[in-house]
Formats: sequence, C-alpha cells, structure tokens
Amino acid sequence: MRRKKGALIPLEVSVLEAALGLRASGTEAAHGFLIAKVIQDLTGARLLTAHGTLYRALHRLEQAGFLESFWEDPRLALEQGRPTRRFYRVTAAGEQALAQARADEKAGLSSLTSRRATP
Amino acid sequence: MRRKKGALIPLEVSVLEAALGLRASGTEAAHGFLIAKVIQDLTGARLLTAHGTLYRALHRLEQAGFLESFWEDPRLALEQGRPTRRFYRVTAAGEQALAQARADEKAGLSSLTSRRATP
DNA sequence: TGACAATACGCAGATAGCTGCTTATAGTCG
DNA sequence: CGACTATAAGCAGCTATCTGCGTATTGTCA
Repeated sequence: MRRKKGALIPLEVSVLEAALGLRASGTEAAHGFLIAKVIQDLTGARLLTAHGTLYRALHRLEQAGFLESFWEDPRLALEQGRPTRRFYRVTAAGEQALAQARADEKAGLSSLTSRRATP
Repeated sequence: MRRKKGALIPLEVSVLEAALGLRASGTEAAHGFLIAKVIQDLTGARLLTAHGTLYRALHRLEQAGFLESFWEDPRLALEQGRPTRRFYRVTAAGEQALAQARADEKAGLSSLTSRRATP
C-alpha cells in the first residue's frame, strides 16, 4: 500500500477520528489501547491481536506531526497495577490533515462517479 | 493442595532455588519473568502461559516473609521500552525455609522407605 | 494499461505483571 | 482409613506496548 504523499491512510483517519471523538467526550488524551477499543467498536474490526498495526500507525502519525505523545506518570501505573500508558493528543496539523482527508475522500468519490466523463 | 503449615510447596522451593542461583551468578535481585525462565530451563516445565501460578507463588512467598520485592525505577523501563519489572530478593528467612524444606524432603523420603517399618 | 516497488496490514509472539475459574491434590479430621 | 475441604496448579485471558515477518494492496512510472 503505497502512500500518496501527505495523505492519510484509512486506519490513520480512524485513529484521528477516535482520538477526536474521545476528546469531544471529555477524554483529553487517549492511550493506544483505548483508541484500539474505540476503533474496534466503531468499525467492528477485529484488531484484537493486530494491535501492532495500530501502534505503528500511531508512530507514523506522530512522526508526521499529526499526533503528539507523552507517557503517563509511571508511578500512577504502578499504583494501579498495570503497564504504563502512552497518551496521544491530536495536533492542529492532525485536525487539518483529517479535514483534508475527508475532502479528498469526497473528491475521490465524485471523480470516481465521473471518471468516464473526465478525460 | 493443602499446605502443611510453614512448609514450602515444590514450586516455591524452585522459586527460591532459582532466585538464589541467580544471586550466586551475580544477579542481585531477579524479576518474576526471569525466575520463570530459569525454572522453565531447570525443570523443563511449560509454564510459558501459566505465569499466573508463578506470580501467585511469588506473592505467597513475599507474604510469608521469604522474599522481599521492590519495583525497578519505572523511568528505566520506559527508556528501555518494556514493562516495569518487579524484583525479588530472598530473605534470610527464605534461605532458612529452603534449608528446612530440603531437610524435610530428605526426612520425608526416609520415612517413605521405612514406612512399613515405623508404626 | 500493466508491471514494479513501496508500504500498510494482519498474524504471531515477546516483555512484564496480574486476575478469575476449574480441576487436581494433599492435609486433616472423624 | 476414608471423606471432606483448603488450596495450589493449570488454563484462559486482560492490560499495554512493541517488533519481525510474510502477504496484500496501492501509487507511480514506463
């Protein structure tokens, strides 16, 4: 799956949507596992085992500047007896990229329907 | 498996032996996962998935005062990109208990061979 | 338009620690 | 000695993150 430079891949769109959705419902920053669950709920996808894919997507998005990440206080994780979480926050650039991806999607759909018509 | 008060169960003996073995070879304090691996090597047991059993044994031994535990610095774990480890150290009481268990085992074996003879 | 190359996807599993449930076993009491 | 019961063992799975590997898909270039 070769990437059209600067564009977002479906899973990345889902990640941004999930993160923004969580933010809208009061969760400032979401960790990977939570995002995985939300996406799973939304899409019905079985990324139960395939978490690796999601984490890679998160890293890509971070490198692209669409997400920023930070580790939670490890002492908190220790107290609650679970692994330390890494939290992700959607950046302004990320929001823009998502908006752009949505616009592209619409454009792509219309170009698809009018493909035969446009030379 | 009902416990003879104060006695050690085979797995607990293995845990103490593994921890002491590691200490003898320069590893001051061992974490659960490492102990699991050592025991696995020694006994050939397949506690690959059954880690739960080991951790419970570790907790028991700690509660009994035969082990003391401490968490590693979570920042270190973060830097090395792995879950935080919990380290265990055999206490003096633990060493004594192990010696006792070995003595009991020998006594048990001899009583076994002479069972019919001893009333 | 069709072949190629880049890369995302999904599977599998590692790292660490932990809990719940069922079964087997061993100690104790009648 | 045999029944009862406490509990360890084993199985399964959760929490959370991450890497390696083979396959599938997609954009681009000829």
